[in-house]
Amino acid sequence: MSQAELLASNRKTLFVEVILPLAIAKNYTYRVPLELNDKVKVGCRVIVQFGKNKIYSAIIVALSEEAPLQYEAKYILDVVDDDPIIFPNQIALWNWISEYYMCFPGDVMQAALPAALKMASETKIMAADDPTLDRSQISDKGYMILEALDLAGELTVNDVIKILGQKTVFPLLRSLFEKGYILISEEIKEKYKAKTKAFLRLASIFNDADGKRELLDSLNKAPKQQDAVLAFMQLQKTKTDISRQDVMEASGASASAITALIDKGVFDVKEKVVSRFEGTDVLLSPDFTFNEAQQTAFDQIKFNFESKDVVLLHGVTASGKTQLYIRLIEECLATGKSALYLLPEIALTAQITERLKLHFGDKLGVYHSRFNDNERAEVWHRVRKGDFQVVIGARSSVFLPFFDLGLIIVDEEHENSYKQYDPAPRYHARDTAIYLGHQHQAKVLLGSATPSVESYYNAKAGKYGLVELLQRFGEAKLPEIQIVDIAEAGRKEEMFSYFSGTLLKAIQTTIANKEQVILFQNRRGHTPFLQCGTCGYVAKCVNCDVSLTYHKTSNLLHCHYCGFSEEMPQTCPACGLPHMQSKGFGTERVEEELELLLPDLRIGRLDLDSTKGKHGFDRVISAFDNQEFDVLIGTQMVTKGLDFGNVSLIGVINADGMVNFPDFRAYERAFSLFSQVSGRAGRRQNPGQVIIQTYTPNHRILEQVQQHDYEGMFMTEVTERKNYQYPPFYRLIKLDVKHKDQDLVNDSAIRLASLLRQQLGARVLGPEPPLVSRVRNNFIQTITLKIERKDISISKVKDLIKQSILHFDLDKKNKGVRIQIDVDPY
DNA sequence: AGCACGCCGACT
DNA sequence: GTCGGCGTGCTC
Repeated sequence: MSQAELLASNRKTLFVEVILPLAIAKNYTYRVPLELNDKVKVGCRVIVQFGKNKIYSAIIVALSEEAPLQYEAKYILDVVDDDPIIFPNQIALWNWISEYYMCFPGDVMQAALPAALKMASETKIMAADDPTLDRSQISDKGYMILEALDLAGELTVNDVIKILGQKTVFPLLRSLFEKGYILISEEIKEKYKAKTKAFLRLASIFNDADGKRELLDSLNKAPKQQDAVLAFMQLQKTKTDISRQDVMEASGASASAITALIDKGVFDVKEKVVSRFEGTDVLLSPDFTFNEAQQTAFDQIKFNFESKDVVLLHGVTASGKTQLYIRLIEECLATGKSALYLLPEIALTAQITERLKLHFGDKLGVYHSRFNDNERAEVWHRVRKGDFQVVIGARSSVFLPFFDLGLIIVDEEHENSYKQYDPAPRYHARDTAIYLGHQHQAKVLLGSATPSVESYYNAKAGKYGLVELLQRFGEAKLPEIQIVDIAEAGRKEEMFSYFSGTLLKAIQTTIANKEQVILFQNRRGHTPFLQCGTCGYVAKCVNCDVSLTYHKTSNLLHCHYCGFSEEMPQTCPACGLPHMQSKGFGTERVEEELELLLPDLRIGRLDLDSTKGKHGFDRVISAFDNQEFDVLIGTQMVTKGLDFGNVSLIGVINADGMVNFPDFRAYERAFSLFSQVSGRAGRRQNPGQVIIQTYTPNHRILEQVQQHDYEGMFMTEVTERKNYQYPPFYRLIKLDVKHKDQDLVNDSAIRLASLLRQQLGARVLGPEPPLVSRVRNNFIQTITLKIERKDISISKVKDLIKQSILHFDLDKKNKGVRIQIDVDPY
């Protein structure tokens, strides 16, 4: 652009359409002050005022020269970024998600941006120091605020809410402001802080030999300082940048000794921005070679990629899938493109990241929820700059600002934790990754030992390429799976607490061989419910329609839905008799019973409760890996792609809960869970042994698990799903209707269902109460839509749903009833 | 999501 | 009669 054109364009008034980080249906348009004209770009953050008091950082999604006609646009207050923080591709991805999953763009923005990049306004309140003002006129509450201000200097709105113990404080603050007692300012804070480190330099007068000698002499009476200076001089020989911390470590001098030297002018300090991910100089690992099966699979994957964008790799556990991934990523990087490796959150252990670090060194970025906000923001920036060409991450890494992806790997593709359930956007990371791959024209590889029925179906139908790797790596054989009938064992008096004689004996033999055991019980806590033996009363949560689980560690009853907890009742609250009995058992109880039976065992537990904290999970894993205990008892967590060389026995304490779960996916899930957990047994030469305890030993799914018959499971599932109109033949959309008033929910849900039926007929099922029909004091009714893949377009269906909800909201009888939409709810 | 405006009960 | 509680409806 020429200078003249630039000036001309600068004089035009621009308008920007922005996404606000809120659950609002629309985007909003703001006016750009002329002086910011050349700073506004699509993808940059801007500061805007929204409503009367609130200030947000929003993202520009479009520029325009047309003034809106219906309203007068407010000015944007500032532009945060010089360069776009997100790319146009990502805006398209956000739009796709908000349309496909029927949520607001602001919901997607909330999920996509690391918290540190979402700035929030903080309203600060300060006292107006005008001594002439008479305070005797103000209300008690106003007076309390002024007194607090005298003490603290400034307060936030939250502080005021706390001080007054009430939520509505704005009218009061407003009147105080109007009367001139206080000042109110909105401060917007960038939460992301680059990490800095203090680096030291010797003041220039001490740079020659004489200066150095004089300096050391002068410090004769301060030996610690002298040590520090000596250490510094020593470090200078090998390093150019010497941090304050380096000197402290090398000399043993305290922080105050260094500070004294700085004050004396011996050292100059310079703060430099450093990475939170210190470039640990990793030695790249020696090259590995594929075995024959791997090489064939590798060639097939590449062959399939020539004609297909998505390939499903069906590879049994321990078949060496990770090595295939590594080689594929290497080839992708060689073409100058970057790669994304997705894993379910809990599979992202130190084990797997270390392994990738070995190959990709500091080109590898890691992104998951156990990182803090600053770390996540830093990964974001470094992906955007292209520092990280390989990213390994959980669900939300599909939102990172990639600009040239060549390959996306979705490992453990069947995992349901790829689907986000609770806050919107209720997106599926595998499906989002396929869209993302499409945007970048990248290849997508789905990997699993037990692929989801829909992915396998897509592969069989030719939509995806299919590569099978059904041979375990090296000598390893598939484990032998034994089904134990607990009822029969009981009759023969071979049950010891929850353990059959078979399992108990196997544990003892395994330990005697100095090998390890994993026991799987898919319930955490100690006792899942507590029932009165006389009147049948069950201890339930006061907020939710679920039984309370007793946890031994806290000695309390806990609700796993809302977090409510209470003391264990000694007598039945209903009939008053002391007959409360424990029913069922969780991981804690299994641990306790096993301790009683085999007191010499060293037992560890892996569940949500034992892995709290940033490194909790990795700590338990590595302790087990280092053979600090013999037996690991855990929930599904133990199934997630962990590699333990020394485990040769897996026990499933009770398979029935998984198999009999009332859900169309129950069998598929049970098959994959038992297969995955079995896969933990016997790597290397030892084939390993799996014992599954059950009351229904002849159940079809257990037989298929036993035979390692994925294909058989798939075929029976496909027939069932076709007959009963489930995915992959039909799409599901679930609508949850929620309210605190049970009758209102029931009536409203019926009204909504009938509105939907007018448009969609028999595709609408329900309403019916879900398994847990009350959570956090809200009653729930569920309406399910089954939509065929021909005859009607899915976007048409979504439009009709939106229209029906619009109608629903207009009906005053439905006031306050909330509707939550979940597309593909699995 | 906030926050304002507006309508009803308990207190000066 | 007002203060302050909570319930609807905009916000560029």
